Amino acid sequence: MDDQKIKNMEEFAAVSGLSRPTISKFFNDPSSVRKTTRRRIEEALERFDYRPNMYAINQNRRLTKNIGIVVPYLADPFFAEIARVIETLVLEAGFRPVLLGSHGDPEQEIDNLENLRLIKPAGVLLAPLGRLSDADRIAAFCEEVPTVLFDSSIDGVGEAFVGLDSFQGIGLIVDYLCRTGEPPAFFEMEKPTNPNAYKRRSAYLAAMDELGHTPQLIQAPGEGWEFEEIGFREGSRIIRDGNLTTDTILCSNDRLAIGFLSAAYQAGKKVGIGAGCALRVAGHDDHPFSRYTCPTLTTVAQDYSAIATKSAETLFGVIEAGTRLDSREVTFFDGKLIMRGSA
Amino acid sequence: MDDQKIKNMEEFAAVSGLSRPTISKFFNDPSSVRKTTRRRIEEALERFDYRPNMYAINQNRRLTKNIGIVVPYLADPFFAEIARVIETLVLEAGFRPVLLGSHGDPEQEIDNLENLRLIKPAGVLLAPLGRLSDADRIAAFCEEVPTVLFDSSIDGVGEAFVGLDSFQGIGLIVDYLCRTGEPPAFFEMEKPTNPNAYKRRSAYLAAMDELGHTPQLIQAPGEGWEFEEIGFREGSRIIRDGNLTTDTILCSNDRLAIGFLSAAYQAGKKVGIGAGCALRVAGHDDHPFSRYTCPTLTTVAQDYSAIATKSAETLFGVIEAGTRLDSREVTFFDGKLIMRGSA
DNA sequence: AACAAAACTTTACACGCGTAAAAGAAATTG
DNA sequence: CAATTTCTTTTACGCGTGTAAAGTTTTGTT
Repeated sequence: MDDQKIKNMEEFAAVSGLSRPTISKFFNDPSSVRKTTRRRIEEALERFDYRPNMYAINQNRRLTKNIGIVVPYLADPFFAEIARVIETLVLEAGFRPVLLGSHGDPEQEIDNLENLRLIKPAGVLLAPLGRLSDADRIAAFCEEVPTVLFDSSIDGVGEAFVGLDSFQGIGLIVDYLCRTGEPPAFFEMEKPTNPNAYKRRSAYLAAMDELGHTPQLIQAPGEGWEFEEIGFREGSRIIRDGNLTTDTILCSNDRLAIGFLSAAYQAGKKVGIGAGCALRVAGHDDHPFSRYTCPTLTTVAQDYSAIATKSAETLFGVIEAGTRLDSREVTFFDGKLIMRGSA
Repeated sequence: MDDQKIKNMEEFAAVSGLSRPTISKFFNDPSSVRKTTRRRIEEALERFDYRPNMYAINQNRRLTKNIGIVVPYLADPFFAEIARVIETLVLEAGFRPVLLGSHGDPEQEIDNLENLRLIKPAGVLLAPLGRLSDADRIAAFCEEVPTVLFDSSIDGVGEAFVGLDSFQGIGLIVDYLCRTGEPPAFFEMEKPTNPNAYKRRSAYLAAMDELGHTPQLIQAPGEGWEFEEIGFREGSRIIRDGNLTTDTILCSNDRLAIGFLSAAYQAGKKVGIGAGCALRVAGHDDHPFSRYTCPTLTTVAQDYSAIATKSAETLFGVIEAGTRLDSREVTFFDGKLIMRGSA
């Protein structure tokens, strides 16, 4: 590697013995130049350390190769994991992923979108905060930038939505719990941030109804994203008060369940299916940690990879077509029952 | 808000009745224009939706207002959390945070730095992968871009390093464990990815030596970032084989401990300090989940906020000074003993 | 009111690359 | 080998902003 510093494409064209427009063509699509030319450029690239100035490139393009990925909360391993998978797919497709977390804050979510607008992304993959989201402004953003929503939907917003079929997933686990023991009560947040939570509640009610059982809702007060804390606090209270009519708790998501399990443990209530167990607890999502809880958590698995792949490919399709979709495309994936120790 | 689309600064200057250079000055520093002028611009900003083109802005600047934040693994809540804190600080200081995770992959880490170089960041906050990192290339990057390392150090690389004092922290917990029960064995990975792990091992050996106890190392085979899995697998093996000479296990980090706790639970060994407990387990880091494990995990807390603040402010200092530090600045923070149920 | 200082306007050039048009060179074809 | 096609070069302009220099207006001070 020569030490000579290459300042710009002009200089790089000079040292590789070609003209600047040819170099430009090469960087936009290496296969668009003659094979021999391509080799000459690649050889020069090995000798000299040059990469086109990203700002100059994108100044002229109407849109860039950037793809925004926005999730509600990066410190939640569930979103961190799905973001990781999406990021990989975006890279493989030759785009530049730009990952942003909203920290559970609707203003931050809008800021993220505003900041994305500044870098003129080719498209955006957005998991909205949910109930708290500023739906109008998100909708306005989606008018400007092709956007695919995932995990949590906003009616009519975005080119497409990819998520989980709550009715199927909750149905599955309610059915399982009823077959193997007492019908479950449903443990959730009083004011869930996530619209999926509402769907899950409805799904629970419907499933119980269908099986001829009386539903029981346990609604924990509390705001924010400290789900484990809320699950723990309310779980402790429930166990202490002891006015449950069932020994089986289905939690709206795994993080609540993790908090609940902790509460049960501290209260000395054994959770599980064997003899001597006082409670059964199940969750929903197959959170990365749910296989290490005590006991391990029975839950409904979201297929991270399927959701990520479908979202990303839908977006790539829209970007390549260069036109918006005729109608909003909605995809629901089935959840999978993961039987572990807790129920 | 008028609907008229503002294309560029020229047009915005026109509608606000000022010249373009004045507008440019305003966007670079609102306080650099007369108060009345500033108000005029701000009023215009409320009427028209204009924001300068980021690519055009940065094309001329030798460096931008971007600050890169690179962590080894975003799906690890520990790093997600510290990244979140740093991100907030960077924003408050008027910079644009660019968050990148290396997915535990040294190539990805280098890619991240390469990509950062393209956006000419004012500085970078980097938590290296550790043992696997391509130290030479990271060093080369740090020559070009002011970089502050945190969490895990690379000798002589970067303007500064901010981390935890392993000897103090491990000393603290070893001391506590020895005072309150049997001296601990040290549970770690055979080939840790993180150099902190080596320091922690040395610190353990030193602390045990000082207290006149015989150290015992338990080294789990396994690679990668699935620490819980490794902790679980090796923990199960240890418990099954039963050739421990102590009932107390100090884990090199909380994630290993989480796996170990799960193994103990499944083996029917009660962990804790009370009567009827077969094992004591302690960790290190105060991982966000360690307060919800069963039992809750006794550990050494890293002061996330202190590490984040010190790293960020050191970097801001270097950026503002415009010159590199005379000598590499190294800061270690003390860990804090967090006594919970497990030991 | 006079004056200096501060702020603004005008003008002009720079940044690094995309891209179009026309002309020239090289590769491919029959 | 000539004709044709494909690729490359030359030339030139545009993108939206930073920024410097020189001239003009406004502001604040005495």
